[in-house]
Amino acid sequence: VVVQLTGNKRISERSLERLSLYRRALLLRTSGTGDSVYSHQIAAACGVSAAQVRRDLMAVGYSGTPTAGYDVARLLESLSAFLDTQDPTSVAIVGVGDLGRAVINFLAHRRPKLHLVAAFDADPDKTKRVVHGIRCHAMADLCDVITEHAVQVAILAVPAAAAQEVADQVVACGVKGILSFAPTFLRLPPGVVVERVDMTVALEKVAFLACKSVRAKRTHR
Amino acid sequence: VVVQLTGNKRISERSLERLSLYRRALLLRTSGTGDSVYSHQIAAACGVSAAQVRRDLMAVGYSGTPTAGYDVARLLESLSAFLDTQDPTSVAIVGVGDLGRAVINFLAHRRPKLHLVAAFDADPDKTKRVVHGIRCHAMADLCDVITEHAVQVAILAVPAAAAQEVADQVVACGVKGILSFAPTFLRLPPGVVVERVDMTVALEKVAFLACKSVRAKRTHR
DNA sequence: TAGATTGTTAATCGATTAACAATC
DNA sequence: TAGATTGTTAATCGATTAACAATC
Repeated sequence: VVVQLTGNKRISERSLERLSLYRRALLLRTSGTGDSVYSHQIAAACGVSAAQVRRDLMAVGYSGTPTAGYDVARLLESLSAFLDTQDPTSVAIVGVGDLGRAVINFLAHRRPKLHLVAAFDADPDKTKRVVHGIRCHAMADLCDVITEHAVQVAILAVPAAAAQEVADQVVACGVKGILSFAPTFLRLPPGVVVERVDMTVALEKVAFLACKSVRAKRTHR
Repeated sequence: VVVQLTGNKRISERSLERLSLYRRALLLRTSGTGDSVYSHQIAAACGVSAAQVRRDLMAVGYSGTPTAGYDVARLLESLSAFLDTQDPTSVAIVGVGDLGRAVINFLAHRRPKLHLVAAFDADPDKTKRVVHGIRCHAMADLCDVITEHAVQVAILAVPAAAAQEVADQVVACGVKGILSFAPTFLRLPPGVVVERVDMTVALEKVAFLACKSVRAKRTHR
């Protein structure tokens, strides 16, 4: 749950996600030059407490000033310096079905340091085509393309039945991180980071909270 | 972070998500009759500790037996009795783009107590059509259809720019829970449960952990 | 100066882990 | 019985909150 960084610094995975959220919220702001923002403004936008925002922001190394708050532009710089890797990270996606296309549309040409460089699909009809500017390759070319572009992170948008096999393949090609949308549990060697996005779990959670909310209350917030 | 249930019982949102995961893992098992499972088996599948599985399962009210472990069938029953609502919950989805179709395909005819009953889209070309067995309606019919089917949970698969407006609409029609894929922050009245699925944040997290893993280590697990 | 926000510390709170007696 | 797993309690640990001095 806790990630150890260099220099004996630590950060929780939760804080990490919140920092991404803060950046997203700041980017959504239509800010002019010299614009500044207060912790409670970020807090309101992201649904957390102001104290937590301040505490999280302390980790990134940019200090605000009392009364004036945080300079938006400089805070964004610091957030990016913290969150982004030094060199651009290459990302590939496997599976160009409905979900795959949605993800490609979502990510194509988005973050400067996160490059979606290639897509793969087993269906011959989909290969050799370009989806939202991303070229779709055949599975046979997986390792070549991944190696060529030095892909470090792979997104799995394949059926559950194929997920484990694809995961094994991309890891064998040198991928260090996997974002999986497949409703399965992947078994991977240590050192490979796996993050699951499980919409069924998310939906069940909403349904539970919404339907039991008549007799249930959140104690916090 | 903590949900108060009836009878002075409490459960954390984290535990709730894990219970969904456990059920998912059990359903994926190809189990015979009278099959049983140990806490450490569930733990290994879901990537948590065995002690935590036991602690979580205690909340659902079904006890295992030493040596024999948990009876899969009865555990699944208890999990469903806990997680599912008494009456089937009706779910609607707004937005039938790539993402919307992927979600529909994911959820159609899946959980017995979670019924995806309708889809909506602003594009006239998409309305009046049937996607994976789900009828797509025009936005003008939103309230009528939601009221007719007593929809309690809405899934938002619309562009960020439209998310807030759509959210306001479905809430006005009586929806109590929202699962949003839109990269925006929704402002909704208290009492409405909102869950965001943010693939950008998830991807940034994976990229961060994967790329810094050379000099970073997770302290737990 | 007064007011508001900041970084920081102390206090609280909850969640996870570890240990263990009970049970099949 | 011996072995293994269970439910439960105690101990640890981390995260969140509350409070406050410092600062513009």
